[in-house]
Amino acid sequence: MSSISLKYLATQLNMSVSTVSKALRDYKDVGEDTKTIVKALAKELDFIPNDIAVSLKTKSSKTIGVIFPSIVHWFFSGLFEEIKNEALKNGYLTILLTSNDNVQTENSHLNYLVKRSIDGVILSMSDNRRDFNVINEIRDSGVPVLELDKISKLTKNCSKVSVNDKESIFDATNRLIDSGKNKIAFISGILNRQNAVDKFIGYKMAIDQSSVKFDQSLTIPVHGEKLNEAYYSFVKLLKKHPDIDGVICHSDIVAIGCLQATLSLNKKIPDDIAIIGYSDWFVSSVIIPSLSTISQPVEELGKTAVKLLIDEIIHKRKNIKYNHQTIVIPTKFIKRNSS
Amino acid sequence: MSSISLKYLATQLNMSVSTVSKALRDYKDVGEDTKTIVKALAKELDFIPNDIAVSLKTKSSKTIGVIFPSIVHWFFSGLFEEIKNEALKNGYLTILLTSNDNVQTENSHLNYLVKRSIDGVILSMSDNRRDFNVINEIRDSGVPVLELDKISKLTKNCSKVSVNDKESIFDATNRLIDSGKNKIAFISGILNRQNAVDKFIGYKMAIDQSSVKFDQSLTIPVHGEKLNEAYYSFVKLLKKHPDIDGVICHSDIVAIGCLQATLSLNKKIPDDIAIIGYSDWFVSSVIIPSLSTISQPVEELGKTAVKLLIDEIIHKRKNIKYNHQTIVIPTKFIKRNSS
DNA sequence: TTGTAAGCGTTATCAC
DNA sequence: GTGATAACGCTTACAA
Repeated sequence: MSSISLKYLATQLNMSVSTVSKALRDYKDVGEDTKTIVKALAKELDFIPNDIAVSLKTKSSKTIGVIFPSIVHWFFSGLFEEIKNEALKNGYLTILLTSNDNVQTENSHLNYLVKRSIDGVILSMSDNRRDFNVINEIRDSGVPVLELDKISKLTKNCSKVSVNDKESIFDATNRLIDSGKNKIAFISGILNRQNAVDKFIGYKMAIDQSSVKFDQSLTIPVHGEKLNEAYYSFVKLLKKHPDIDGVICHSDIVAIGCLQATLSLNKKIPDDIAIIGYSDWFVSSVIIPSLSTISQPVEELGKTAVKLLIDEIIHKRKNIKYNHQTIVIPTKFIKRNSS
Repeated sequence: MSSISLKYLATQLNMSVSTVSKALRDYKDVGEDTKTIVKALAKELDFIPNDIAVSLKTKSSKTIGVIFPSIVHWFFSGLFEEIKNEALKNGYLTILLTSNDNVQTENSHLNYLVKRSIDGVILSMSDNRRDFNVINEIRDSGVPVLELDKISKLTKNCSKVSVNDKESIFDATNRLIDSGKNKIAFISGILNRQNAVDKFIGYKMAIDQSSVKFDQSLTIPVHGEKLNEAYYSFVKLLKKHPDIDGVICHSDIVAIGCLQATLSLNKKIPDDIAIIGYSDWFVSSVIIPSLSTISQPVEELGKTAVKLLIDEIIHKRKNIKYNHQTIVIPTKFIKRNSS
C-alpha cells in the first residue's frame, strides 16, 4: 500500500527527485556512479514506480480494452488468451468486457472503457450493429479502435483483422463436391451478420459452380451454439430430403448436432452423409467419428490484432500518421473422419 | 484524447476548481443553484473526469485482478463472466490473467498486478502451489487477496469462496448406491490438489459407509479436460472389471469420455452402467443420453467472491478491521438420463 | 457558500 | 551532471 516513492529515495540519497527519476530511467545526462548508487538503493528498498502517477503524467495507461460478444465460448476465450498474452508481452494490460451481442451494451462498454482511460480497444462487433457513431466518436477522440473477427465494411479509419470465411466454406464445399457428393445441405448462421453471410456466399458459390442446381430449401439457419436445435432441424431436413449426402455447418457445435442426428437415423458417416464443421472446437477431434472442420488461426488473429493496435497507439502518441490495415487471415481445413 | 478538465470548466464558469469539483459530486456545502449551473455545463461539454487523476489522488484504481489457471474452459470462463459483471455493477473493472497452472507464472502475475495498482485480487490457485510467500507479501502490503474455487487451507487472512466438492461427490455416489449399483468406479483428478482430493474423499466415504468394500483399483486419475484419455482409460477399466455398474467422474468432459466408452462396448446407460459427471457443462444436457451431473453455482461463486473482495477493499480504505470469511457454496445434483 | 492551496507520484524543462 | 520548478487533473483541508 504505502509503497516507496521517488521522493523517499531522493531524501535517503540526499539527491533531488529528478535526478533519481532520471537515473532510474538511464538518462544520458546523469553520472554513471550516481546511476549505480540510485539503482542499488531502489533495488534494496524494492522501489516500484507508481504507474498511476506515470499514467497521469505520460497520458498513457498501458491498458487496452477488449469487447467480445461473449467469453463463455471456445473461440472467443481462445482468442482472448492470445490477445492477453501478446499485450502482456508488450507491457499492456487487457480489460475484457462482453456485449452479449447487444449493441446498447456494446456502446456503453465502449464509452465506459474510454472513460476509464484505455489506450485503445479491440472490438468484435455484436451482430446487429447498424450504427457506427459511437465507434466513430471514440476513434475521433483519439482512441484507436481495431475490429477483430466480427468486423464491418462500413467503418473508416480502423484496422481490421478477420478470417476468410467465404473462401474457407467455398473450399470445404468443393471438397465435398469433389468427393462425389451432390446434395449438400448448409446449416448457416443467422443471416444478419457479415460472417454468416460470407459463409453462405462461399457455400452458394461452390454449388453454383458445380453441376447441381442451388436449392434454397437445403440451407437452414441455426444459432451456432445450439447443438440441440441443430439436431432436430437436421433430422427434420433429412426426413424431407432423404437423399442429402453432405452437410456444411457454420460451427462445430452445430455440426455435432448434425452428426448425432445422422447417427440417430442410422446413416453412415461419411459414406451416406459427410459432415464438415467450423472452428476446430476441441470436441471435434475426440467425438466419434471425429469431425472434419475448418480451423481458425486463433493465435495469429490475436497476435496480429494486438500488434496492429499497439502500433497505432504508438503512432498516435508520436503524432505520426498511421495507415490503417485490413488483414484477412486464412483458415485451414482439417480432414478427419466425417468427410 | 485532450478531454475537458475541471480547470477548463472552472474558467468557463468563472469559478474555482474546487467548487466545480464539489458541485459535480453533490457536496453538501455547495449552493443548489451553483450545482445546477455546473452540472449543466459539464453535461453540455460532455465532461468526463479523468479517472487516472482520481486514482492518483484517492489511491484507489477501482480495478481488481483475477488470476485463473485458464480461461479457455467452460467453468472458468463462466466464472469470469460473473465476476466481471458483478465488479462492473460496483464500478470496478476487472483484469484477467492466466497462470496455466504454473506457480512461477502465477507469482509473477500476482506481483505484476499489484505493481499495476489493482485494488485487490481474486485468485484461483494453480494446483501445485506449496509456497504462500508471495501471497502473504501481497496481502501484507495491503492488497486483499481472495481465494476462489481452488483455495488453500494454509493461507491466513484471506477470504475464501469454494464449493463443497466432498459432499457433492459423497451425495452423488450415494445416489448410485441407493439405485442398486454396487461396483462403482471413480475417475478422479490428479490427486495433488485439494479439489481432486476432496472429491475422492467424498467418493470413498460413501463407499466405505456402504455394504461393499472400497477397491483402490476402481479409482483412476484422468485430467479433467482429456475426453480421449477418459475414453481409453475407461474402456481398459471395463475390460478389467466387466461388472462395473456405475462411474462417478470429476468432470463432465471425462464423463462424456466414459459415456462413449460405455456405448462403444454396447452397454446400456444407465441400466448396465450409470454415469455421473461434474460441472453441468452445456454439452451434458444435449448429449445422448443426457448426462446426470453436479452443477456448480457459478453465478453465486462469482458474485460472492466479488462482494467479499470489494467489502474488504472498502474496509481497508477506511482502515477498519475486516473479518475474513470462508464460504462454501453448495452444488446441485442434476438428474438426467445417465443415472 | 465559495475559494485558496497543498499534495498525490511522476516526468520534463530549464537553469545552474 | 544535477536540481529547482511546473505540470498532469483531481481531492480536500482550511481559509475567507
